[in-house]
Amino acid sequence: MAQERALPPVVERLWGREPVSRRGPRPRLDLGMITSAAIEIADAEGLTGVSMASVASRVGVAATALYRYVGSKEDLLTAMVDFVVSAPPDPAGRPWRDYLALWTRAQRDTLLEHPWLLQIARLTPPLGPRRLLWLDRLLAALDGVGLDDGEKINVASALTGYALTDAALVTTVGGGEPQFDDAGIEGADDYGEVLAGLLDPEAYPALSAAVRGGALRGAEGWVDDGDFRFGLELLLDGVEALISRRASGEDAG
Amino acid sequence: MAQERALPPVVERLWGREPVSRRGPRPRLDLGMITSAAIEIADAEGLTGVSMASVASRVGVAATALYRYVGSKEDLLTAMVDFVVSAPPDPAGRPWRDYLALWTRAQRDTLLEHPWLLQIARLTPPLGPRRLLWLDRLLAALDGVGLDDGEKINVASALTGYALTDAALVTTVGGGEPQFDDAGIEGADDYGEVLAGLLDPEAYPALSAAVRGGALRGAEGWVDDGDFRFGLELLLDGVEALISRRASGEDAG
DNA sequence: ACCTGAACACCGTTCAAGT
DNA sequence: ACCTGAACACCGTTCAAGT
Repeated sequence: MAQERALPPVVERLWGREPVSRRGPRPRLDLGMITSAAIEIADAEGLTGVSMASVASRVGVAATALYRYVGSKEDLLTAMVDFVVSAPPDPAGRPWRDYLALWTRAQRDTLLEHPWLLQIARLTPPLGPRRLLWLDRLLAALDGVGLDDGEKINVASALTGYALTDAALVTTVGGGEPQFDDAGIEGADDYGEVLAGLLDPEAYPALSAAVRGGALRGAEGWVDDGDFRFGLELLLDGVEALISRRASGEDAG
Repeated sequence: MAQERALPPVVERLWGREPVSRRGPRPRLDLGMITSAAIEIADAEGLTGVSMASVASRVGVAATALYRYVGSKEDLLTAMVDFVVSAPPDPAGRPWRDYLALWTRAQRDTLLEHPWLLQIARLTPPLGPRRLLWLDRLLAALDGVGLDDGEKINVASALTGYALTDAALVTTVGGGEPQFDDAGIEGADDYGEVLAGLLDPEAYPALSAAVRGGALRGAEGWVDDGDFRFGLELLLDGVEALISRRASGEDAG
């Protein structure tokens, strides 16, 4: 079933289907080499260091040669996102709630290890083999709990989105990573102070009170691991509520 | 209190503090004019249409003149994010759960109206007056439910993240917006078909089954308003669970 | 068929010079 | 003091020419 569709060439290559070239010299590269080089540059210098020229020179080729393998820089970024993802944790034998927590935390950790991922705009549904493996494992972990497939996929979206949000927060406000620095702000401490100076208590009554109460002081307000767990448990409680509603025989909404 | 800190000039301008120039000709522009022009271009042509040159020509000035008002293009993008945000809904008299739903949906709608927002990488904590107003109202809506300020802020993060995730999904997979098109995929239907062709059922057992079961067919799988509500209720159930735990006198975790 | 090198049309940003 | 215009160092991408 499912008539074979014409896929964009990068996606084909992502799945290991490099075209078999019959005539002419053998290719010197493949998508993996190019993408790995790009990832190494991004890890070392950030996404700004990644240009067609810099990637090409790292793999020892002229910039224009890359277009034999990648249709555009966009394509290259797409490939980077899939390649940088490692294997998902094994759900076998784990209660669904434990696995979902593990899964989400692992996603967040990947984002923190490669902060440039947060800058690659496209939060597209996965098409690459590695990202899709994560989705597969999450579905497997939710097998038999009484949700339908669409619901499980929605759960996956919500958890992925949360991992993204939290990672973005940590890399900007927290951690000393120099993302927020060019705004002249170095951490949660500063952030609270800046806000305190800016806010008119009449226009921003609730927020002013929170800031003056120290809600953003130190690691408490926005950035530590406890905060991550907080939001995660929020979501998991929601999932649990849904599951028990389904178990008690209620209709889908 | 809170010693006045040196803020980056854009942020100062965001708060309406244009520098009072004593000598020389009066400035012909202000941050608002420049930012509005940039927003109009982005709405019409997408973020790729926004260059210092295009913005400058729209306000009738040489490209280099913009640097009197904005330190860099980055700054301009930051200003765009704040300026594009409208006033938050009024929480007065609404139950917290209704307001949170309204607030999150309104955030999502803003993102859908200005899809280029999703491409502006930085998911930074808000520093501009408009985005901070949204935070203020959410805190107000949660007044008296028994959460502390840090928890309320965490709730805001989770909801904002969810709005972002959902909006990204809708603009890519759904709606006919041409984001996903250059991957050759036009909607949820196609997405399911493509996946069906790609997946090896042995390597992706759960996902293959879901796809073949039609979980991604039509609007059901990933993209409609029901899906948005689904995730939202998930989160709100989580918040409600937390609130009732607090109400029954449990300690903070 | 792969790869190169020259070339094109653009970027963001600087700086000296005008008013 | 604001704004301009020339200039700089880069981009991503094309295409004809080499092998």
